[in-house]
Amino acid sequence: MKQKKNVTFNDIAKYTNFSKTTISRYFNNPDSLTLENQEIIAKALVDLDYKENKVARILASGNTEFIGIIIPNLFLHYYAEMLNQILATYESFGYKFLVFVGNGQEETERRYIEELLAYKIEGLIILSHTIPSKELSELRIPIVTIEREDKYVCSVNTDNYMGGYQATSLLASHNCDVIFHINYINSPANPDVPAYGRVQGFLDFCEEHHLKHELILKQMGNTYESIKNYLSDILEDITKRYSGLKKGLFISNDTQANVLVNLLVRKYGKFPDDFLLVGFDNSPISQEAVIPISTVGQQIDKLAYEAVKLLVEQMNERKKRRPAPLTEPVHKVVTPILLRRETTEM
Amino acid sequence: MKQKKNVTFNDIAKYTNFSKTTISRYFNNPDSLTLENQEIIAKALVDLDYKENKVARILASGNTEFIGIIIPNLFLHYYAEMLNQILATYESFGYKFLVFVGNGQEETERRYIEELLAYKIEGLIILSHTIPSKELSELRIPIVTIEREDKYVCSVNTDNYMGGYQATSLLASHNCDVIFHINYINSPANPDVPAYGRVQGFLDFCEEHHLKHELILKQMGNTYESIKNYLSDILEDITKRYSGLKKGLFISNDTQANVLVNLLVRKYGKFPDDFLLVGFDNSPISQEAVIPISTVGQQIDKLAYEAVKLLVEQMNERKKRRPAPLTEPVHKVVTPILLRRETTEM
DNA sequence: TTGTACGCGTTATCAC
DNA sequence: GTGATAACGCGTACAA
Repeated sequence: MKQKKNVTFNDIAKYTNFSKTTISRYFNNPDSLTLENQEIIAKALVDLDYKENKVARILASGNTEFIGIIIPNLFLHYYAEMLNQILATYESFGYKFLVFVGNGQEETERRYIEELLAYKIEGLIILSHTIPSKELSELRIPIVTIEREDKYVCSVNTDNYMGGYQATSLLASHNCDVIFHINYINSPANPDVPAYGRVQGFLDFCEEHHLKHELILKQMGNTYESIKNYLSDILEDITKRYSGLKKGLFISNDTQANVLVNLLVRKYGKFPDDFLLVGFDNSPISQEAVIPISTVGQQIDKLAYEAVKLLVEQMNERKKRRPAPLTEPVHKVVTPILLRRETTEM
Repeated sequence: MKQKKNVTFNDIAKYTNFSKTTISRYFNNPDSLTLENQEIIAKALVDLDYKENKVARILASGNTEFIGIIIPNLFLHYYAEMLNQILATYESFGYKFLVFVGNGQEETERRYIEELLAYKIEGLIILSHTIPSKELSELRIPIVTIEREDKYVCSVNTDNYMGGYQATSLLASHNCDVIFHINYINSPANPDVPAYGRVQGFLDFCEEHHLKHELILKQMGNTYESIKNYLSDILEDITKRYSGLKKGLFISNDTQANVLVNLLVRKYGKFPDDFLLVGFDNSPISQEAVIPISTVGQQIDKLAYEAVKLLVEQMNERKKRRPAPLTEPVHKVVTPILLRRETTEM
């Protein structure tokens, strides 16, 4: 089964005439050895070409330093960048990540969680939306979710309410005659999802300032073509009904905002004066669009860092002699950043 | 240190009056037990709420079912989608993935490899460009690279030569008066990188068909702004020098192609008749651009699947009693797919 | 400062 | 078909 077996503490012990324990201590508590002996062992490690085996260490110590991640997909830049930033926290916290892509299959994701538990992960980060937080909370393992329903578990989210409020405020500051919010929400529109805050922020600002507004909640399908068709219809309708008026659009993500920009530019040869547009996420597409799009930027790096930090805190708490687990889920919030680009500042 | 300890084979053995060995066999070779006894054990597993521990299994058996991945970043859609597809092979092969993002730091990536080896990964997939394949080949562990220098290790690559050839052929078929290839290659232009095949495909087609052509190899920096500035200059120069002629542009990726489209559309209010454009990768941006961009599509799903398959074959070979390791690195090639969109088919 | 002995939870090798 | 017993490689009381 195995090829030439690896060098172990035993081999080093024999080679140096120390015991296994001393070798172990060299790694975990070097100060307890004399400098002289440390050097002897250090030399032996080189001579024998020792490679550490963390699997054995895990079994003996119980600490895997593994964190599990379940992410819906990597097609959307938002998730890809989030994963990127989560993985980057290795440099800060030292935890390794076992990653599964869920693709929205509830049963599949349960299997993934089973598999992760079998590998004795110390904590779990969930970005997918399929499994209710109630069920997650029963796993009896530290969990943090990011931007999803989070009633029964700890979470880190963007301040979506503020994002919606700011975006609407930006449109209002340019004296729009009517302001729209177009949002594709998981069906049915679910106030438990943090992203729903954008809707509330929009509504509150409009009502507080007595602005003429419309909320368009619509499920647009997942393909680029179907999104394009829906938005094309909406655009036609709005153009007809509010001809001659200045229209402000706040739309729920940059991909959709880009579709709107393309539709408008292809129709008019430029971005029309009577439209203003704000997207959400600050995806690359918002910068790379033919007309750079104003957008509410999520601070993905901060969201990721705070998520891992919150998780690690729980994991550390568990390792104490008298653990004091959280009695209530902690929900952290990260402020979004409004980016003004050409679709509002022409 | 540990909370309520987990249920183990020992507990099940006591509960059922079997031995640990029999319990183990229930999982690994159930046919060797009577049906009756299988049911007894199955019931005990439920009663005791047993959760398997793969860490212990690894230590005893030596098989981690881990594959390590080092990927340059997840900012580019190409890498994100590749990781997505690699992770998706879990359903086919059952291997779990430990993922590190390299960000181009050679020393950092060496550390990551050390860490991966400490976790006894069975194989390694490398997408980052920093560590030479010669050094990788000395790790004495199955390795597959994807779209990078691969002289001394197994690899899976797109048939870049054919991609370049096809793209140029498409431009030629529309009777362009002059054809350009704009390519940003890792400095200095390095024929060892598979992507260099695109240049050769372009040159060969042009020379075989006696076409007027220009090769523009330029390092454009990494920011969107710097790419835009470089391409703007190139465009101005080309427009001046070949005024009135039909110009075909083959550019090395879709992000850059999109910048060109935007520059042209903003200048002329539409995509001009005397320009034709072909990108590379079939990134989402090629479809989402204001004028959908013709492009050479990499079959990322196939690349990923073939890479894992090639790796698993090597890993399985190693586990045989008389392993017959590859004497020469195997290089697999995946054919690209030409997509005709509006930038060539107006 | 160093060593002994045992435990971590599973698989592998023999016996019976 | 089933069971003892010894690995697997490291951590850790406890003793010296």
